Amino acid sequence: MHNEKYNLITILGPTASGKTSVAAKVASVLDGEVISADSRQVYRGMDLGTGKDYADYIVDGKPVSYHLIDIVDAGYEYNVYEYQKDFLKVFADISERGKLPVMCGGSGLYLEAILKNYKLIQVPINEKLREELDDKLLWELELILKGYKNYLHNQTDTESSKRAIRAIEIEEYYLTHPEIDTGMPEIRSLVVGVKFERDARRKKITTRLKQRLKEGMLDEVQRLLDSGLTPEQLTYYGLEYKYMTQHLTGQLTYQQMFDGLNVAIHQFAKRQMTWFRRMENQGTKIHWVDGFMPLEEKVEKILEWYSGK
RNA sequence: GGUGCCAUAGCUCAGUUGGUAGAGCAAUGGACUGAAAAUCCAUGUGUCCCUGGUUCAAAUCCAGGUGGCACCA
Repeated sequence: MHNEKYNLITILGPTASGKTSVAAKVASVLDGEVISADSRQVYRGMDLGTGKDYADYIVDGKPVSYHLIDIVDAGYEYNVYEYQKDFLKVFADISERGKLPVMCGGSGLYLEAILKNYKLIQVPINEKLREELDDKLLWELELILKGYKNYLHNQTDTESSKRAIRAIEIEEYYLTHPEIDTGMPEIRSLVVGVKFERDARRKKITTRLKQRLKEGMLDEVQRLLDSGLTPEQLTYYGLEYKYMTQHLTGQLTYQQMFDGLNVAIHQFAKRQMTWFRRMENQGTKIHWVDGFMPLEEKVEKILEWYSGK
């Protein structure tokens, strides 16, 4: 099932669009393996809250291999740089074994780090520099950051001194290490998006939220708290973990948690769609499939695109 | 049944001595290279409950109606 044109299939979509079962089915048909592109499903023990569903990887009774799920402990702070590194390792491994990698997820930044070849290198902590910058005000740090012109840096780096200092650290490192070779292989991906029109998307999100609460999503968060994670650590993960922690620590009533979380997930899905539209505006061709289409038909269409018909 | 209070944006409510309205939230659009489920920017939304009256002019004052809440019977 080799293909000259593509060495990767990407299945993206907002939360609750059912992209995982599409990816798993495609992988199963094309003798492939799924690489998750989800910034939260990397954490062990965070299952219901991240929408992890292992059953999605059983296709017609047979398991499909998946990667980059459950790779770090809850409490750890994973990031794009690590994701890109981990992805490339898995990508090379799958390709070498003659299988087709299928990337699947909704974290726009992670998807783009792969599809658009972000140049990310390991930058060590520079204690001396940190000391020098320690007593500077945010606007002074911003000024210093603007002085670096050679490389792109994160445009949201000026939100806090901590982040600004890290950004300067990265820029400084780039200056002294001009030859960047991230060892990125050429990625040629067919990009498929799963989407529902807006009202259907919102309805699906609300229904799924109720369902997961019934399945014990709050217990999962309580378990994480009991295992020693602090409320701050859990709040860091956002959405489900943030709102449910606030409920369990008595800051929100159940109803406030439910309503607030429901709205927050809707807003998140909207931001995901904004990111995908942005990718399209910047030249990434996304082949959209309607979420209501039966799975078989979705996969049929994807196979047509993949084989270039 | 009587009396009092209330009725303004999708929701909760502001609205001065009369000059045809504005906050928060929601919603919508956008940005995004080591926290990205994060973070940030921008933008509207109206039979001011109805009918009549006073007035150059009514969300605002008056009368009646309708609906809601409270108290008294």
